[in-house]
Amino acid sequence: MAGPARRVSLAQVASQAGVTASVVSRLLNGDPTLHVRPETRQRILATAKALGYTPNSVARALRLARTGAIALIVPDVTSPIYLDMRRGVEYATKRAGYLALMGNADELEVPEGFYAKLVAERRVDGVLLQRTEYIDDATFWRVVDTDLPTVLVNSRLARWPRSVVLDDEAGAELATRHLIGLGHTRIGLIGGPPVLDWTTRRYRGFSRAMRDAGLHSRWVVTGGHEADTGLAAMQQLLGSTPRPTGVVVANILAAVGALTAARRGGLTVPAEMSVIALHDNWLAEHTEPPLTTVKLPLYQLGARAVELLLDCIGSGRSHQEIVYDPPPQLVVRASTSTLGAGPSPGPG
Amino acid sequence: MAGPARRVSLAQVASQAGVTASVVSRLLNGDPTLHVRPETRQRILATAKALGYTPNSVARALRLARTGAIALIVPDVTSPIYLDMRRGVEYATKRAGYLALMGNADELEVPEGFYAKLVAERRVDGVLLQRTEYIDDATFWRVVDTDLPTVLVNSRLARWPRSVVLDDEAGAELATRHLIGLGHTRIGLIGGPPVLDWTTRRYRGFSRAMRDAGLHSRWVVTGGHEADTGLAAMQQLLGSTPRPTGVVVANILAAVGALTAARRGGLTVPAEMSVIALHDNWLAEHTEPPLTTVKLPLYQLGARAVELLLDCIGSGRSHQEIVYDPPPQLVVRASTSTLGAGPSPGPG
DNA sequence: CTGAAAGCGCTAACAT
DNA sequence: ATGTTAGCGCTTTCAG
Repeated sequence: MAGPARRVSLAQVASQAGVTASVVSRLLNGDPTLHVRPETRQRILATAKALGYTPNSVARALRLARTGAIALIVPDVTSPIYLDMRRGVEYATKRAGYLALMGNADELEVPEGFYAKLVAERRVDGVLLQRTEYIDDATFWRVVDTDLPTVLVNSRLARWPRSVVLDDEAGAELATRHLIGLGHTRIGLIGGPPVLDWTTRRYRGFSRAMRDAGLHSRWVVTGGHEADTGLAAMQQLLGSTPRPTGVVVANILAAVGALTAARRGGLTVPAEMSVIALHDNWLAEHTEPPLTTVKLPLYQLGARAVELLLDCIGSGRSHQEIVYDPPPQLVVRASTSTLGAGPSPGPG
Repeated sequence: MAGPARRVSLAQVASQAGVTASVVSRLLNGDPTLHVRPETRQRILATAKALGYTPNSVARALRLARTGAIALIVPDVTSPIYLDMRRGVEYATKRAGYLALMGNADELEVPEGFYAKLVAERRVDGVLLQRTEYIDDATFWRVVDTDLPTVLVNSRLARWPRSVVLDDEAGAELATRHLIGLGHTRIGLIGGPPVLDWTTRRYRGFSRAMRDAGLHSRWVVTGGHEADTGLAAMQQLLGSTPRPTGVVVANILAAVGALTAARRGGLTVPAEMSVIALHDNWLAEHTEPPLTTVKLPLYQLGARAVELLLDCIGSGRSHQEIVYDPPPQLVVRASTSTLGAGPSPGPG
């Protein structure tokens, strides 16, 4: 219990089984060119099991020059938004026999930070990285290790060879059409920070729906990944005259803040102000009123990103990809309705 | 950009500087028994810098038989509750030159799961582990690697030598006294799962406050770490007659669910039902009404746990510790009041 | 069918 | 004041 573990090595298994480490290694790794007598095979497997042998990943990593681990770096790991994405990543890494480490992108530029240590010490074979608004393109290029296979998730960067993103445009369009269908004409958008690429895509989806309906896209303000940003953004919208009667919020946490702002401003949601958010999770059930959302395939995004990364680690291939499947899905709860009415029973 | 990185080794630095790897290693690691001419020292440092040398952590780990990393395993990494604890852990690990990996405790018993792979492959030198309600004592002993230094955080286990917990009793007592001070006499507790040790401690704090006030501790039900559990628990309380007029919730996410239940039950918080939660975070500002909470020193818990673990890795020492500092702190928002009144302006 | 040997990059004891 | 050497545990040619 105390002190470092006494672990069993390949050599011990080998000597116990009366063979050499070489055979055991090749057997356990399923070397197809290896031919052993069935009895020896059994003996080796039995003793390996009996001794509880597990390969030492460190020695393995040194020899193979690969660690068998990748990292997932997102703006804030404790954000409920990343629950589904993390699940997708874990599923795909597990399937490939890899290990996924998680960390925060908030200190990408700090030399002692998680990301920097991880890549400098080569503790992973590759990285899934979601950009934050706090680091501009130039800083990003300077700070990110371009020698390590890196797939941008849910974000892109000009001239970056590998990325996988959501169909943000379709998601924002669906959300906007929901409000339009309910009869709203003054519709606002709490979008993302200008430096992020999904901001543009979601804006495009929003404004396409608006244009198609012959509506004007004013009431567009900037939000972010946290509730506070949505609160401030909504306050800004409430200050405009005339103010919108419905708002599309690009991120569910920002939407939580937007609801708070509406409440503080004395507005009833949805009777006086409809709110619909992109991304769906358990939190949406517990807001007041429960949030109508558009669910995007974050699980699939995570899983696909891992596949791209592992493919890249293996072959060096580049990819740009959008996850279209499953398509954005409307989840109607109680934060949207026609003006003056209670919660809508379904999409308009 | 494509393919694995071409990295510079100690040997390359050495030959470039006209010395051997041994000297470079000892110099860079600050070996006090090493004596080098100032000029050689400068030359070595200069070439190391010029070549951009970073030690290969894998080779280092193999040689030293320590990885320089620890793991933090909590019930759900994406839970906002762990934000502060994670910060504390990161601060302390960074300070010690260690790296902290984060993972979920939900699949502790799955052989291909994060925890199992991590410890079986010895990718970390030690583990900070928070128990979940889903694994009983026997399973825990079977599943957890007792050869690896492991500190239980925010949880304990009979005969487990190392743990650090919060002053749960004082926290629950403070919360309960707040409601008592507001004049409530029928006070409920949404506690934790029976298998977890903090459940007992928080119950003790609750019942002590109740006893001191001459009140009876009925209305005690079981909640958990998620909003859903708090929702179900509150529904249970609402079904009892007479029902409580105030509830202490042992976990802020459960409290979010409890608020939802009250709302669905048609009750106004706090006029008809006061709610106070243990743990404080950004979410409390955004519930309706904003949650009154008791803030516990989760940051300090995380930091202290790391110190204990590193001490244990170094020396094998055992510890049981409670983090008393800073003491539980009442954060009054709007979910508590005297019966029939609006939000209370301060503690009673 | 199986063994011997080299080497991944690093450190630490021991030589010089 | 610096060099030599051995070895951490594993994989992988190359020999037998």
